[in-house]
Amino acid sequence: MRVSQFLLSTHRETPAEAEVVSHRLMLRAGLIRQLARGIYTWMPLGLRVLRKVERIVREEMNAAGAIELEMPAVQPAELWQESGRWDEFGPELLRLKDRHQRDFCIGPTHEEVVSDIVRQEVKSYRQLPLNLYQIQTKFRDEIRPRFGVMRAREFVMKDAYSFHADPESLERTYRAMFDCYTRIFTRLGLKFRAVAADTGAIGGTGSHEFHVLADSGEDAIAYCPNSDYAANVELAEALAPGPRAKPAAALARVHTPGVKTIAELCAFLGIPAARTVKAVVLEGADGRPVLLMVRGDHELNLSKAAKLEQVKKPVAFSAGESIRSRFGAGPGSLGPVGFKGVVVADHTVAAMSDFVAGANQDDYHYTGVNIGRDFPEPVVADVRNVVAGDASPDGKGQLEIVRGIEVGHVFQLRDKYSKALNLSFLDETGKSRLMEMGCYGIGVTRIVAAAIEQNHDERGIIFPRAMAPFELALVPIGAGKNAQVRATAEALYTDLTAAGIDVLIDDRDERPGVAFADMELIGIPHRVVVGERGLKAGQVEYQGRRDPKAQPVTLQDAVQSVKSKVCADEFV
RNA sequence: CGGGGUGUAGCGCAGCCUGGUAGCGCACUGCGUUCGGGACGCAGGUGUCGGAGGUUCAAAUCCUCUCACCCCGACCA
Repeated sequence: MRVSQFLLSTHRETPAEAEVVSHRLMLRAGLIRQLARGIYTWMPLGLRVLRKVERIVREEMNAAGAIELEMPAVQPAELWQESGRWDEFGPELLRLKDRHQRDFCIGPTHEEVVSDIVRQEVKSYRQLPLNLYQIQTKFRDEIRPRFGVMRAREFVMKDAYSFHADPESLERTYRAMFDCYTRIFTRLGLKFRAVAADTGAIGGTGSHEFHVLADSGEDAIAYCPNSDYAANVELAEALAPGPRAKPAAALARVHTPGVKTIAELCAFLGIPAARTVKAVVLEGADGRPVLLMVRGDHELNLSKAAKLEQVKKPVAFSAGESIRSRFGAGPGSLGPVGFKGVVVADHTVAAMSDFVAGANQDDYHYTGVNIGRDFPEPVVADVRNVVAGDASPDGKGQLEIVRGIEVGHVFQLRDKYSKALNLSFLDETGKSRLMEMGCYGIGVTRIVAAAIEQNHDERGIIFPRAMAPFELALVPIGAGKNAQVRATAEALYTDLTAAGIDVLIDDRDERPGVAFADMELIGIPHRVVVGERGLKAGQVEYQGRRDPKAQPVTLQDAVQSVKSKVCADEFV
């Protein structure tokens, strides 16, 4: 491609609204332009990146035995009413009416449509298993889109759905998809981690998220550096730390005027947060309140708490006023001593002694609180988020926490949708049975932003070769003045292109600084410069995007040598 | 949805308080000089001042309404 024939839309200045680095760079480099809140045009340069990501995803999905189809973005309400999600999905589902006042939605996902296809087309166990996928534009009316295409309302997703006669078959395809995703992110040149994820309301045996590692990621991932254990912090198990020490201090009621938070309590008493216990009151399943205790410096995990049989579903906090009327104290002064209801202690709390907790009276706390002595043994459960330094659940060391951007998710749906949408087939014995189902998503547009978060410097983007809009920038210097420079650059352009390299030649008659700055900003991983100076010595220059300096290459060797460099670092 | 903020040329912004010919930098067009890290000079084009209504002799500026976009929060003790 020639810059003179392309639409390069780079900016020197960053648009004011962009917060994160990938968003800023994508705007400056002219990869995307915003049309409306959370809705973006993919400019020619950005589309090249997107297409390269799609190509790899498609190749690997096909290789893993999935079959591509394309389903409509606009979907009739009837299907969604049938699955129950017309009402469940909430305002994220963009609804509209056609000219006949019939209800439709823009598909945020395609379980309903694909299930409708499969229940019409698949009748026999002989047709199973089946894995169907598409790469398609979705719309989710997010509360707050942000970070450019990282969390956009309209985005491109690869979504796959598999159908099975039995759970074992589902398990096999699930593994195949897990491996497929691993290959995809590896080929894309990304640092990533597969992590065990919460299966949420659907339940089922398996769900993994694939995260691109980046400090700006919205998700926290706990992992063990000594093993392959990794889980979303929401899900990672917080183990019991050890036996409880014997009570040493006497229970004492302390006046703590105005103290509401753990930070205030620690400041007031001059103790570390790890000596305190904070309490949260939830509505209980049997109507009695449930008091959950976690250590002062720990964080309650509501999805874990929701799994307790004592807790009412869906989880509801006791409102501040009802807490006050029932316990005579506001939130911030609650504690286990004398609490009328169910008391649940986190494993860590269960191992604490002589701690500080609320006294169930405003402006008072107890010090020297001990389980068993001062209040009955509580229910012990894992109800907190893990923190760095916690023991890894596989016993192989201490957990560390990194941040990640979720770019893929594999999920065993089991029969949630086959039940709702009556996905049945006839087995070997002629009996009608429900299909097992899995779903597998990749955020294609989000991958581009995530890759930039992970790969950039002060000059701009550094694309991994596999998704770079072009693999090599060819920059002639002074081509307008020097016919030899021009002729050499043109010859190299022809030869390198013929050698299978995706070359962008900067044939504008710009000053060198402009050309270099543009090629670096848009993240082209390799660069060859042709200049009068080098040509006198029969040389051109090669420089990798991450290299500190250019190195000379003789003209005769140029094509071969450059090709080996372009192909060297990553596999595509 | 709650709170805060911003809308003025393609991009970044000033002007608004105190009403009186709409500006600056970058970008863009032409000419010339320049040419290995975002050049310089001269000349030039570019605006429903987000929209509607109101006050006024006069509104980018004051008032009312409205729309769009951005940020923060929305599971906390």
